[in-house]
Amino acid sequence: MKISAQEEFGLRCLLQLARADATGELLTLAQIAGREGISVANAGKLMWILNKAGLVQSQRGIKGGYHLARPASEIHLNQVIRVLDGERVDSHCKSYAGVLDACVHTGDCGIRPVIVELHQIVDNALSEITLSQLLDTEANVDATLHQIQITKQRTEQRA
Amino acid sequence: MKISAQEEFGLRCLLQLARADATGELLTLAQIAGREGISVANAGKLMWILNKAGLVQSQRGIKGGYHLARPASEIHLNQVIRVLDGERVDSHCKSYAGVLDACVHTGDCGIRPVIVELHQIVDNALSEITLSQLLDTEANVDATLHQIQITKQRTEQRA
DNA sequence: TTTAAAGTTGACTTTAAAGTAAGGTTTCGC
DNA sequence: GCGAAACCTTACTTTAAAGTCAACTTTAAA
Repeated sequence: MKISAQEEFGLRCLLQLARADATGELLTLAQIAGREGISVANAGKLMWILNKAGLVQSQRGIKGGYHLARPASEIHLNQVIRVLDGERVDSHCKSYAGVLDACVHTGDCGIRPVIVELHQIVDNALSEITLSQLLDTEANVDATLHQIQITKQRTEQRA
Repeated sequence: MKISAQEEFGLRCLLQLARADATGELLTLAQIAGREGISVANAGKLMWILNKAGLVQSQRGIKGGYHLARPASEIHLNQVIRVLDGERVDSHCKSYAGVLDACVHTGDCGIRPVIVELHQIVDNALSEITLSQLLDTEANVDATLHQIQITKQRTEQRA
């Protein structure tokens, strides 16, 4: 139940675009990849997925790049995660029918609704968060870290 | 952000034990594996993990088997998932320090708190659910499916 | 005390995800 | 138009997780 590498870096790239969105500038693959510490090829793959899903828009040719398809405040995390996850698999249980009487449909079983419910809980939690909210959180964390740095420096000065 | 095979089948095995807990009987690896449609070796691996984590207890020797270490109502899903997940990785971002000024600690970066927050949201949601609650949900689903079967039969009888 | 049932452990094989690479296509500036 | 910049697409390689196998250890009953 942990976040996958594709989900994490895809989300990071979207946050890059969300920051750039304020100034209206486009970001190229090289810029995105460089800032995230991943290869241009990998960034291209992620952006292709996000583009196909309609979360970002691309401008081809020289002076091209990527930008968000919608305002950051209208992009919810459950949409992002669902897109980057590929096809959502509700259960790993295959051909379970017949083992228990509770199984009434081929490839289905009584426990599967439980798994589905878990995914819905996660989905609901993620649907409450937007990209712009993440940017706010990030800003607060940065301020906190900066404060820690200052406190640390003062402590060292006293010593 | 999907459930892994190990998490799903580990949870399934725990539910088996939770059902057996009512009658006080022990379940052998062969029984658990057979009911879940997985190999005995795989079931043994899962139960070893759960045993090491203190969620189940084993009785060795002839007439042996497994049972829950605590009542099903006291086992929360976040504990189960955390155990079956192995070491929780908060972020896939390695050696990110230096790429952005926001990185103040080795191997840490400004976006990581966002990932941590996501995991906490999931963890909180899972901590609200116990094994016994899942059994209740399952019973309701079974009843619903049974009702559908009856309705279907009546419809067929009319035709 | 012997024996068989049952759990334990580590090595091996398989499989799916992640990342990489290369060529193709589109667009803008000159 | 011509070329360079930038995105698009498919195929390949690498790597980590999952599952399997086989030998070992422990336990309890006869």
